[in-house]
Amino acid sequence: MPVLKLAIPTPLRTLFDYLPPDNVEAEALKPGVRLHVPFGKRQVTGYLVELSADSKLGQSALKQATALLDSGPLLSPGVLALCNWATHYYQHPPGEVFQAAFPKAMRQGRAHRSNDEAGWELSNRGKGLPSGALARSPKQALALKMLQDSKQLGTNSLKQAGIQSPILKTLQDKGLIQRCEINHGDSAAAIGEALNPSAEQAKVLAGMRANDRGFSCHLVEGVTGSGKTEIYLQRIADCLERGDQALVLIPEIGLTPQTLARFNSRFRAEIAVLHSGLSDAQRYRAWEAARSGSAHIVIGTRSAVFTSLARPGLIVVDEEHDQSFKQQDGFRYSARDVAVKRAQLEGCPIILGSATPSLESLHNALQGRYIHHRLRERAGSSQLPTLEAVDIRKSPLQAGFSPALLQAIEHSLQNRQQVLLFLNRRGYAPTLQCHDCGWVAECPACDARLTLHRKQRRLRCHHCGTTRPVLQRCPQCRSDQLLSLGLGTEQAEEWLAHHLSQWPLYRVDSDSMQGRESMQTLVDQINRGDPCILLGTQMLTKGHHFPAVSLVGVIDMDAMLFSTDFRGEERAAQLLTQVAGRAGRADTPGRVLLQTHHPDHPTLMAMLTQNYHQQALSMLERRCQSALPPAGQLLIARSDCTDAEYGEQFLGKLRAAAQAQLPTGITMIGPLPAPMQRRAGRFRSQLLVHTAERRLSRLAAKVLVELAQQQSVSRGLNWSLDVDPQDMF
DNA sequence: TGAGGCGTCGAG
DNA sequence: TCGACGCCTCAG
Repeated sequence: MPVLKLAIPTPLRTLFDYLPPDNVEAEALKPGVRLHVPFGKRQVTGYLVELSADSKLGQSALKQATALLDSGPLLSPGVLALCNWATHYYQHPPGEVFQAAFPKAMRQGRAHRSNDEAGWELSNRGKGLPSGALARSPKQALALKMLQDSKQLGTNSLKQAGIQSPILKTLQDKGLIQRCEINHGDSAAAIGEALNPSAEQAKVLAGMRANDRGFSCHLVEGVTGSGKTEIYLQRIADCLERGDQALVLIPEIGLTPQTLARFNSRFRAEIAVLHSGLSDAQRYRAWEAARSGSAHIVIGTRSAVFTSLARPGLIVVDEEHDQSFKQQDGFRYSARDVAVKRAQLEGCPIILGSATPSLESLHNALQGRYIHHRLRERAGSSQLPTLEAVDIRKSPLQAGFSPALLQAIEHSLQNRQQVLLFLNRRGYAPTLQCHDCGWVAECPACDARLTLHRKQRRLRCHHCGTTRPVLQRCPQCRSDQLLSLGLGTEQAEEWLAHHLSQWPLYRVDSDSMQGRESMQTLVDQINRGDPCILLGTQMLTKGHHFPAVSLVGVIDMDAMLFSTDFRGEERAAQLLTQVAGRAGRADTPGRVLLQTHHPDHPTLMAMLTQNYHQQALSMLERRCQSALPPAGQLLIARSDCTDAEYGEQFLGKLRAAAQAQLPTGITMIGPLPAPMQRRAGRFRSQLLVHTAERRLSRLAAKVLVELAQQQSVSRGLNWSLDVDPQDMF
């Protein structure tokens, strides 16, 4: 009897062996099917990963699976291979990796249903009926008319027209209509007219089409407004013409409506959307549409990279530099990297697109692993904006605004142009301090200050979510002289609303954009082009087009210049280029003003004098000199514990054990407290592992996980391994 | 991770 | 003596 090796939803890093259930044919047991199995005292859903002739436990020690849930694999071969790869690459428990490939209903072991809808069509007798028949039964006549017009109709669409099931039953009894299954899937996608590509775009497209067979990875580095999307659209059209499906990954939910709108205006095709804002039922339908092949295009955020496709033909990762593609907890995968691996496994092309590519992707392109395409010019007549530093030393500031910036703002508004102001700090003020004794409002659970939110009359921790009412008096000295220090979007908004009250003002941050649709409504309103002020956090910088913006003000450039992370400079350059890219997209040339106390800062100088590509090359050179990613590899073993010392001890022992076992060429640093050591009441430490080669990094990951598992650990401690970490915190 | 077993402790 | 609670172990 074959042994089934299953991934079981548990944090254990192993597959579990089971005997097949009774009365199941051997051919039905294919990798990718789900089974119900007893696990401890529970019944759980397991995923068949592989079959084996025997088990090292011996068959007598194995339990028998209770039931086979699916008649065929629900995972495509590509996704099955991808999950296996990710399990090893990220050293993550297979059960949790495989869960990422299924929607909730499937994880819960519910029966698999196709999206085919129950519906009705005319019977032969019904087809022969003369028009105008059944005049005395208007509802029945309407139903017949509708079915004559569209051949097949779902129960739902009939219901929407006011036709309830008794009417259909009557028609069925008369032998005029019959039940049928509506299959949405087999229709081919219709492709609309492509825009006339620019010379640059045409060259890129030709380069891609020359590599059309099998896997190839294309990095499209195109300045903002250069028409990367048109490249995606034309490549997707090529893919749909072959009858294949395209998977498009975007960094965040907020970009779905605009992406969907552009795709819908180009293609008459079924587009499945997958992101965390959907209900479980909506997600299931989208997943099933992708899996069954009925969806031609699948658009989704990070997690969509694990969606099975019946006919994968192209993967697109838009804004590939965006940090949101890296999952920051649990299964810490990078959807961009997983997507590249997936394309390789599926044997299809992948396009990574960005105006500000990550140094990782740029490095791969320069090394010849990716095909590098560049778009240096903006489509149409629009020009890239000019950048200027505004030295605010000794300059009188009003709510953070210098006279120079204010003057520029008013000038733009008076010329009926829009202004975008960037301030990457939510709330009213980041600090509340007592003027008399110096006391500062701190989060009780984190090493962080509480941010004052004045409208909500609360102090909030942006790291753990703790909130408390605003104090009237200092808890230490009872003084009522409490000062709010520093500047957040709420305060800037208040000041602008008061001093530039004649112009509409929109604040865009996660506090003001609570509803799902509010962002899209706002974007539509802004794109009518009337003069207004847009004030917001980085939410404002992600992918949105604001053609009428001619002035961008970065209120606190210094916050971007000083960062502890080695990627700080890269992030700053990306963010600034993206913010600047919002300006001057149409016929008005853009201007970007950067307020700073450090006009001579080398990073700032580089930003003023070089474009992103030049900056990226010199940053890359420095990374190579210090063997930091992408030139070297990083791993972080993290501990998170109620007891700071216990956590560090754990990592210390892990380090000692690993050092004894690992070859040379692997450097370990730490254990050290994480940059914000205490967060949500838990103390975090980390052990940094640096290697020069991929091979060594994978070996180190494997050894560290094995050793960590061997250590006996008390319940209060959680540990995790972060492969290719994005952040040090 | 979730469930069960076991030891300890306080209340009655 | 019972139940609550914390800690440890195990899962195929």
